[in-house]
Amino acid sequence: MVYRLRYNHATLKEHMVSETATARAASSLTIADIARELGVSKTTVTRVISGKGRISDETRVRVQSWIRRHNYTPNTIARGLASNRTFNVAVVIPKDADKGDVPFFQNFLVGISETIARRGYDALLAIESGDDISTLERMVRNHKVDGVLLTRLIEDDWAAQFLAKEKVPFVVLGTSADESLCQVDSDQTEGCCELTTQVLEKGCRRMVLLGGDKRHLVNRRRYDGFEKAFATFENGKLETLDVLWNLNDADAVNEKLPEVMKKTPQCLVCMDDVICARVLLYLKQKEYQIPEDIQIVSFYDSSLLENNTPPVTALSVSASELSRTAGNVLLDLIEGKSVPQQTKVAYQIKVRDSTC
Amino acid sequence: MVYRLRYNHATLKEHMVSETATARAASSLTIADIARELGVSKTTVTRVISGKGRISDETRVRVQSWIRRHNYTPNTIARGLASNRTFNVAVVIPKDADKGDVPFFQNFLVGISETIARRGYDALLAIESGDDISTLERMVRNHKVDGVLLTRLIEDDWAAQFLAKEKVPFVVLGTSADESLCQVDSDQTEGCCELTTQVLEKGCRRMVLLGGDKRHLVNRRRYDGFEKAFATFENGKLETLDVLWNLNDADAVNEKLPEVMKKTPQCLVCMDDVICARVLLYLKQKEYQIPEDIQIVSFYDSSLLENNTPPVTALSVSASELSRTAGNVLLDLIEGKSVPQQTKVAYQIKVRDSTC
DNA sequence: GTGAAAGCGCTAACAG
DNA sequence: CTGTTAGCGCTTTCAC
Repeated sequence: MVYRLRYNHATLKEHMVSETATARAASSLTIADIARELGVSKTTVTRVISGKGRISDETRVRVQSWIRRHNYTPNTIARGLASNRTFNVAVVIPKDADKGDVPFFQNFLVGISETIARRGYDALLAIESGDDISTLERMVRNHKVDGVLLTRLIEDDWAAQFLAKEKVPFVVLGTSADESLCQVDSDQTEGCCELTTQVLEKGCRRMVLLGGDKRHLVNRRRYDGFEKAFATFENGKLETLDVLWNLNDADAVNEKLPEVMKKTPQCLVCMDDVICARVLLYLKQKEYQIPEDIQIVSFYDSSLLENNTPPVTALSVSASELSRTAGNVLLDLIEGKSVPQQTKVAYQIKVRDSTC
Repeated sequence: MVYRLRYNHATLKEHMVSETATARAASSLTIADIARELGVSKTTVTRVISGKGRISDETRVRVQSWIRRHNYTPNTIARGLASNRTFNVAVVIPKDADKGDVPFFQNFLVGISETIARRGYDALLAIESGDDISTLERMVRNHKVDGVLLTRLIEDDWAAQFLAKEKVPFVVLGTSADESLCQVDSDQTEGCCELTTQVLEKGCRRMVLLGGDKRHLVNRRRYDGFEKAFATFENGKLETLDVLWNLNDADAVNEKLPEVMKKTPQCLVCMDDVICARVLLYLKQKEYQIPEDIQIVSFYDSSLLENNTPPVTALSVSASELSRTAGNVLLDLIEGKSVPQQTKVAYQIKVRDSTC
């Protein structure tokens, strides 16, 4: 009784259009209705709606006012079928976000949602874990999206490969080794250089860089920034105390850190929040006082560091700004505008209590 | 050159179908292709895909195997246009979630996304703030969703009214005063009764209930549960020490709590996490020790309480279970199955260190 | 059991 | 500047 909506609509429609001159739900008015009522053709109506093509001011106003009065809204589905678009984008986020990243994703979703809404698009959520990209695959195969935004904080090569193969426009968040991808990120090298320089200027000289997987481009970029700071500061007289790579788990941190601390560094520089969290744990266990005994900064921010006691000075990138930029780049790409291969968004240095 | 995709497809298609016998991208195969290749009609193909109608086993197998080999997937948009469905649901979440609720929404989104994916639907994100429901309105008016899930943790009467008017199926999370809405929630009264009873059984007698806005049905339900526990425990010999309402802001808490504490309660029972967080703050300022000086429990859990020192005993409802249930109820509603007006999901009592 | 045909609501040649 | 026409890919009568 209820589910054959279409027929109900058809029945209702005649009454609606003729009986009520003013606005109402109107969820099933069509351009045919408008055309008939106004004695013009459907094409004309389409033209005023899309704004393309030439029409007389008079006709345009007549149609527009009818539309407004009757509260007509186009049927996206039909529009999509005819023009092969959906006005949807998929937003892929990891299922098992690190604890510190949850607020990031929350802000990210808000930002992306607003940005694309402003341009008439909506976001379909694809939450994927690991190498399972079944939701995304279904969305793409079913023609439900015009493009995809990968929040590559997971290993998403599968997704990227798949999308490339299917020729679906997509942009990735972050710094990926694959130069051919359209990426949005902050300038890691510059940011890290600036943060490091700032620490140097405060008088800190004996610094150790604690790094993750060397194969990740983003880590190499961060390393570059760190070295660049030393290379340019006071004409490159200073040297870094030490650089450690591959601190990929708690064991690695616990094993390596004692040696590091023997060198009496003044500041530990962590490549990301996860490493930093582990380092903080170690320091707490050994009862080091931050920042009195040792200062600490991170090249990647997250709520983990923000809410630590003491809060950790970090290089930060705003989720909202990132999402705004990424959203616009993606839509430009979808709409065939030319977009830069790499878009940089501003970074911020959050000076907190872990440094003097 | 690029944007007239349709023609490219048409050109490509012939090659694809005839030249390659095995699977490939196939993003633009249609039932017409299948029908032509197999020498049957489009209707027949539709029948085997939808499973409706009678077809010979032979034909069915033939079609199915072709589909599998060629990796065909139906075009949801076209399906939608023809059958007036989108296989999308809108998930409305508040823009400015309380800090403690962010992890809840994260889990909620994961759950809802999985649940509906299993049934072939996707989730469109509508992030709304306050009384601005423009994204939702656009989605509905543009026929982009078949139904809506309201995570009513905000004042969403606007949304509910709008959806009712537009006759869009929707379910709300939580306990709403409007009995006509389809709601999913835990049994507040029972849960609160059980938690209260548990505290009584531990030997706590002098309890104060600290409540929020009395006009909210959910608060009245919680009150009922609290009173019910006292009424049934040891034949109702005990009485509650005190019940406070309308602790809607920090000022109210700071003003009322001193009197409350003079009555030397053994346990403070907070109606929700926000009130509880304020109470905790007050107690910390006054240097009360929890649970030594005063025990504390909450009728609503959140990460605020879970991560407090000490963690607070609370009545909890799992975001994943809630979302799973809500998702299925919504899809049942959409698909015309009969659903209960109110669906209850299990609650859990999380005993933590704020009680003995 | 199967097929032909008529749409769903909109877009976009092409012709006036 | 406007209308005619032919689809987009799928569903659904209705007839065989």
